[in-house]
Amino acid sequence: MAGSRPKSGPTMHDVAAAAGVSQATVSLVLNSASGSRFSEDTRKRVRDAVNRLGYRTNAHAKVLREGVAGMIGFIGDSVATTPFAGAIIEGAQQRAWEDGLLLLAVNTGGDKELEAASLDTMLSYKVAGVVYAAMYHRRLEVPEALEGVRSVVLNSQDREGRVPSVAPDEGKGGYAATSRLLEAGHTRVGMINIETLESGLPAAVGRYEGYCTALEEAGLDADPSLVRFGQGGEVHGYKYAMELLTSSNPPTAIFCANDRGAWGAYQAASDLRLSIPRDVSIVGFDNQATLAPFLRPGLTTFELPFVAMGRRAVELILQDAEPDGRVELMDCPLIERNSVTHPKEMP
Amino acid sequence: MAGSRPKSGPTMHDVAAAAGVSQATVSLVLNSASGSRFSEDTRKRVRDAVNRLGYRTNAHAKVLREGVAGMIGFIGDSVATTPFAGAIIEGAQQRAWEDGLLLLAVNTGGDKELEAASLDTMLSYKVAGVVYAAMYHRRLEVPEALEGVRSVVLNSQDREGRVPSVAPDEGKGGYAATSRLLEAGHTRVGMINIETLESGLPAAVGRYEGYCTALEEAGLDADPSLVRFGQGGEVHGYKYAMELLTSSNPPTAIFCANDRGAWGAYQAASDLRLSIPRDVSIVGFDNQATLAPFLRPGLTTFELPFVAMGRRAVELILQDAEPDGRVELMDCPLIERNSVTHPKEMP
DNA sequence: TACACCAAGTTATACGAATAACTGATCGAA
DNA sequence: TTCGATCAGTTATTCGTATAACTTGGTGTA
Repeated sequence: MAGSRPKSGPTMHDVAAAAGVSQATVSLVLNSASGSRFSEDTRKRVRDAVNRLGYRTNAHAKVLREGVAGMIGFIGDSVATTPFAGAIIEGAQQRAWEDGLLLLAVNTGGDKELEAASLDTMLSYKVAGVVYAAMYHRRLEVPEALEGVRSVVLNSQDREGRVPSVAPDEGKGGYAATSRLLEAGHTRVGMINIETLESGLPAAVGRYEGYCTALEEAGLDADPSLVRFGQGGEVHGYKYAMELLTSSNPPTAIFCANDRGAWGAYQAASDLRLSIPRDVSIVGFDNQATLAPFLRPGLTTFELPFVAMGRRAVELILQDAEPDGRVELMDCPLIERNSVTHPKEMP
Repeated sequence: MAGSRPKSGPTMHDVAAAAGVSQATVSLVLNSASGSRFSEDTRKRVRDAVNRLGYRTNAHAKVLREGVAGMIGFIGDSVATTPFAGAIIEGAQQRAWEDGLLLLAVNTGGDKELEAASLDTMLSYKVAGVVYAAMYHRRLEVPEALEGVRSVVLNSQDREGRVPSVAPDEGKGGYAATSRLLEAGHTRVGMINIETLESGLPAAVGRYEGYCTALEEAGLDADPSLVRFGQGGEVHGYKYAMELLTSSNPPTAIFCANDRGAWGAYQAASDLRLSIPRDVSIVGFDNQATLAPFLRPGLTTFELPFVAMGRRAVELILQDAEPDGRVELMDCPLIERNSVTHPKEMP
């Protein structure tokens, strides 16, 4: 149902009149900080009137007096659309609501003009801060208008290092993924990456570095013939896995830097009549909700901590301390399923 | 970077002082409706001062005077989280922004208390209306506070029929899906549904009714042995497809009421060494972004019009006419891929 | 008896922008 | 010359809330 257009509801003055007191009394009673100095009788009359009239405070009047609104701006390039990262907005909203704040959300789809315009509107609403979220982990330039506003870059890093950022710890993730395979007893561990190192993509670079570090710590030489760089997606995952598994000295385990690549590897293994994990162990990355749990066998992978990152970003906005422009990296937890076991030669 | 806390920026008075005019002049020049009556010189001085000071209008003051805010409330049970329907929020936001409005968004996760509280906060911000979105198509009860507010139920229907609703046209979708198979020449068309009819789930009931209507119009008797009701998901899809395809008189085509069920059917076909679409044609429903395009062969399916529905819901809120409590059903477009062809016996 | 002090309120004002109503000055026409 | 119209602005008020500062009547106490 819809009400007639500008029926803006009862105000404090209406409540005051109904309760037979002044508007100030109503205000003081409701924001009961110092409301205790009124008689029980008066307080009751005020509260009754509030209920009877269905009074609801006008947030705009309040903000006008107090300067800051109970809202946080959320700008995402595509974050609500990608199946992937809807969780990021969920985490942000959860945390915001714990402090009674709402999210003023916009998806720009990468449109810089829309971005600037909506940021402008947000600022004119005096948001308490702005979360600037990216669909995937990269280094980006923040809009100029963010300077001088409390803001946090989410799932990416400010190229200039001026705005604090929250992002997944790709290095640690790659390290943990590789370690999981090494601990299972594998010594020939391949990697299928999602991008070249030249791309500078933190996800690709970080996960690869973690892979190398883990091998190194285990006293193994990184064998370049076991590593493939290219594009994400199951088509390339298939192609690279085929190459690796049909080589003269194939790996017994593969770390795929994303789940879709892992899916391609599953198809390759299937075509080669190799069983996962008996013949090849696979570890993925991303824990893609619509994919990883449904593969047979379930894919052991690492989760991008979207909810936690969303929460943390809002937390940085809410905290009193002046933030520095540091990047905060968050752990990617292991999601254990059934795609990893010992190599065949092992007991 | 973050500014010191309550630095609320320059006001119109500051601009007026800087330009050597009165506050009213600034207001009139900026909202240039009747601003033309000022001299070019004055207008230039005002605009220069605005730029120099970085003035941005205070939206709250504006709303306070004008009564309605440039925001639309968006309440979803899980809509931003489900990979499925993030598009719904995208469509709503797109349409809202075309009128310069922002979305005040909350995901309740089904928590009625959070729902009530956030709705309350939204109303205190004088939103122009509220979109109440559900994760899946069902009949639901809207919160009481929505009465007397301009509101629309999205991707579901108000059980009481008082709030206007926007939902996918399941019946038409089921009809079109079945027709697609009939037109290809199939006469034994099976269906794997996502729920029992007793569930009353509009998606299950509607798609089944569409299936029946299409058969009827084609002069075919609905053969109950070709239909399975149960739960969605690939596990049940697999099981039911197995049953259908190994029966004495198997269907040559199956309409799976969702894509995950279709995935299960793919696996069953694969296990039975049946080729899709040569041996069995499959039509899905939902066009699940992370699944349908990646199946081999690509799954021919129907798209839930999330973006269009989101847009339409906001449009209903923005329109001047008093809305009736009608349900508006929107078409599910066919997404043609490669899982349908003629039955074997045909030329 | 005079004074301080408290309880239980009220009055007045500010927040920032929009706008109706007003003021002076200038110009044209009767 | 005088009235009217037009131009180029200004003044004053309003929206709804929060709060500092004030009022008023009653108590306690020295």
